[in-house]
Amino acid sequence: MVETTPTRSERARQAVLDVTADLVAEVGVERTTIDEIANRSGVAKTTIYRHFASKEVLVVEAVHACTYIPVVTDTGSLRDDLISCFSGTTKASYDGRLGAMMLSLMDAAQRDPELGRLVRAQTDQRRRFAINVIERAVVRGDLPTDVDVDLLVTLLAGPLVYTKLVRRQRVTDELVAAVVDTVLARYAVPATTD
Amino acid sequence: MVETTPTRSERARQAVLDVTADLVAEVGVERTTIDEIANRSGVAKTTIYRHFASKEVLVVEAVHACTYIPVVTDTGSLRDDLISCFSGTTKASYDGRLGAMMLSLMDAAQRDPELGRLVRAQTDQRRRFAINVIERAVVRGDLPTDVDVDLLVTLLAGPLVYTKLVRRQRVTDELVAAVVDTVLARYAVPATTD
DNA sequence: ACAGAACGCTACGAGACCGTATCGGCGATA
DNA sequence: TATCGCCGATACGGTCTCGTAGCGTTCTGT
Repeated sequence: MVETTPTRSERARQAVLDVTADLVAEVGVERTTIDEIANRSGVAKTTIYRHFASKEVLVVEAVHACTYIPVVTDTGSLRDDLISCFSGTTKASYDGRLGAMMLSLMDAAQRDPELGRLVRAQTDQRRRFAINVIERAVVRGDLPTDVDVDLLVTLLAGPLVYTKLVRRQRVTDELVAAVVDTVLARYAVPATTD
Repeated sequence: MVETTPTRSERARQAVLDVTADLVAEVGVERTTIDEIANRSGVAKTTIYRHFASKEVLVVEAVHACTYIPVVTDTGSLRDDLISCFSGTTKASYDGRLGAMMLSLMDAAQRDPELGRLVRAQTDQRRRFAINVIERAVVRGDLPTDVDVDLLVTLLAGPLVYTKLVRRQRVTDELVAAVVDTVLARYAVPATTD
């Protein structure tokens, strides 16, 4: 990576984005105000508006910068790869800032088309990692070729997201393993009949 | 039920609660304003404050009145009872007003203790219906006695809630059946070994 | 060192919202 | 029909927030 020394402008911009993400995580999208961002970041409100056209644009960009990209393993074991994928994504996505802002973000996304696209893109991206793991297993013959991949991902991700967002409980490694094992039990490959 | 003729006061109160629920469903908790409630309901803002101490109290009471109580079946078939339970709860809870307000409600519940209790109570209540169905199956011997009921409910409800709230897709009867069948396949009773 | 760009500070207008005060009118009850 | 309680309409003070203007200061590149 060629890291150029950040200019004054870039430093201010970055500080604003960072504080904005903090605030969204703390108080939600709606209660995040430009004045508070200015106070916390030390960047003058005037300067914030020199960088971002409106509060909405700023929030979208700040959230966009929080995107988490999981490390994907390829051990040859569907179970291990799934556990790795979901436990990594769940932990990184829901324990930190991103986790704290998820509910507020999804709510705001119902009314702000730009945020809607962003949330959908992040959801799709996370699903894609699981889909890749599953498709590799199909190629290996560890899963039947006619498996409903979309449904499978929903069966795996659903209980974890539900536990975190609705029940507000920690997503433990034990839960991830239990979910993966339960779902895989149904999709166990039928002793290669051809 | 002894239905007394509603007084003028009771009619106003009910109109306010109803419009409040509508507004929360439409624009969320944060953007719901007393002025708009007054406009839509035809009840003067002054009168609203004569009935409810603050906006928060009003919202809590309005949401409380939206609680849905599912009709529980007892067919003797675990699969059928689960499908009935979840498809009923999901449809009634997430298709109408209650569904539209869920995200905003859960977000607001993060900061308002009263709303937090309310959301938790509703979640627990819905889970309880599923738990009852499962425990009846255990008594019948359709499920092993050491089954983790809590995990089981999460495995069933999770994918449905996730589909609705995160993916913003309709929860079809096919999905409910697929989820129930997949999860039950794992918990199939081991051919009565004693 | 010196221009020009970028920033910080203060102040401001406009609008939204909360919650209250005041007063006139309608409605149930004797 | 007289009375008392509840409601509706209007107006208001206070607060918060957005987004902008003006102006002096600081940084950056040459």
